[in-house]
Amino acid sequence: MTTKKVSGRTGPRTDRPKQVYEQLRELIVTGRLAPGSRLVETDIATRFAVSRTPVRGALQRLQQEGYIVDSPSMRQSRPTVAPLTGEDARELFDIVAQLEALAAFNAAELPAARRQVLVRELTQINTDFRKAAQAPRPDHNRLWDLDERFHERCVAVAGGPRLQLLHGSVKPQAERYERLYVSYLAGEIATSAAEHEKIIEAIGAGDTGAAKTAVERNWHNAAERLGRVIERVGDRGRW
Amino acid sequence: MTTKKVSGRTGPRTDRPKQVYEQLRELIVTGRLAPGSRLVETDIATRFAVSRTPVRGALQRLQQEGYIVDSPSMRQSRPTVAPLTGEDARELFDIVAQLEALAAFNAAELPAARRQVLVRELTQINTDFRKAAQAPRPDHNRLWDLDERFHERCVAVAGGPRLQLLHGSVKPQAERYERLYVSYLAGEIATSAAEHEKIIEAIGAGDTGAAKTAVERNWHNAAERLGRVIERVGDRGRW
DNA sequence: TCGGGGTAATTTGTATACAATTCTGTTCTT
DNA sequence: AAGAACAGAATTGTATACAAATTACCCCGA
Repeated sequence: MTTKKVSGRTGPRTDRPKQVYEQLRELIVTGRLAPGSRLVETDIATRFAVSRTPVRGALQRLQQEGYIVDSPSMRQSRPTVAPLTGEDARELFDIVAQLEALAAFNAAELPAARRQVLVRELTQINTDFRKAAQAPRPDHNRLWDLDERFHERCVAVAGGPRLQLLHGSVKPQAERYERLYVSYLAGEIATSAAEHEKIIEAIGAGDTGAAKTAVERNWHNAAERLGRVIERVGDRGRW
Repeated sequence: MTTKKVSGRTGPRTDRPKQVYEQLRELIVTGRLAPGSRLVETDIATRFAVSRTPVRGALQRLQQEGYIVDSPSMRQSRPTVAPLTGEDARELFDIVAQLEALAAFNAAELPAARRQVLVRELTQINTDFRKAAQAPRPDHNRLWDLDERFHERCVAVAGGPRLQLLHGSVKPQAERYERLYVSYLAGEIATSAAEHEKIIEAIGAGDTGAAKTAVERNWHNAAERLGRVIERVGDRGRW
């Protein structure tokens, strides 16, 4: 497998590990890299036309964040794309719930002026969310995107650097499940929008406890809905 | 800086990045690598008698977990040991609180038999904790260790793989603060022990909500205590 | 046909060479 | 004397060579 490149050609310094990371993550989240797939450093390296060094960095990060596991199942202790299971989904959602609940708590503690700005933003997003859901043939991508934005805002406004970092690395993994099953969940959008309104209300009122529990409930319900769907459809990445 | 080693000497396959990671983390947590210190790959490499490759892996992990930051302050955008500030301490403690609260919630949901085992373990630890605190000259290391064990057990017993991973990477960072200020906090051990008892009680009774809030309160109070001390003593790593 | 054992091919870990970049200190100009 | 500009040193990013380990394959014997 000898490439024809001139030896030693070191390109410009655009953060390559990050690029590789993002592209691989995209492939995993969208499912084009199926759960259970083996990830081979040299293959990825040639595919992206870089050496193994930046690939290694990307893989390490993906592994630390949980997209990749050292398959402990049978043979093959090599890195593989993490499987999707109902159990994992519930744990993941619970964790995201806790992180965003903390953000909501902090949001409700903000000075009133900034709270009002946030409330207006969230209201706008949630209105769009409702409208998009009532369309004759709802656009799933758009629905997911609006829901994402709703939760994202809280963390961005009220979270410190650590919380944002953590949320940024955990939340996209929930996306793996959400994207897979969003088509099944379309019917329950109204419920979700109502839950969002409760959150907005609590933040607007500065009621920290209520904001926290409202977010927790929203995610917990989502986990329940998703869990039911997964059980009906069957796990992916197990066989 | 040419080492005298024979070129290409590739030693046995003991997980070297992990070893380097652990040793560096230890140095940071104990403060022997002061906040703000620059970390130079080649220096570390020669210090541990390995090449830059495993060092690079260790540094990347440390950075992702938050022990190291790309100092954006003035000059020097290179990786430095993360500073210790009151604000960061509060955010960190809040996050740990949320994670352990989730673990406690799950613990309270376990079947009664396993719950009882856990309750017995925790009671034992907390008793030792109280005893150690009442000694004439309390051993701070031992106190910290027992508190650590208490929280550790819940997560180990009731946490799924994701929660354990996350907790394992976040919690040790709180240790940086705890170790620094444990001597100032010795007086409030009794309060902490009482809070632990509340947690044990709730888990024993299977009261999920109470378990959750009890853990949250324990950590929140700890953050408060610590915050006050930091304000009194002054931040470290800022100047 | 099935299983064991050994060899070849794959793949990852480590070291190292080199390139690109950043940092430091000095000199030159005004 | 202050600041700009440059030369050299230091440091990180990337590629690559080689070694160790793992996996795959094939052949042989029961």
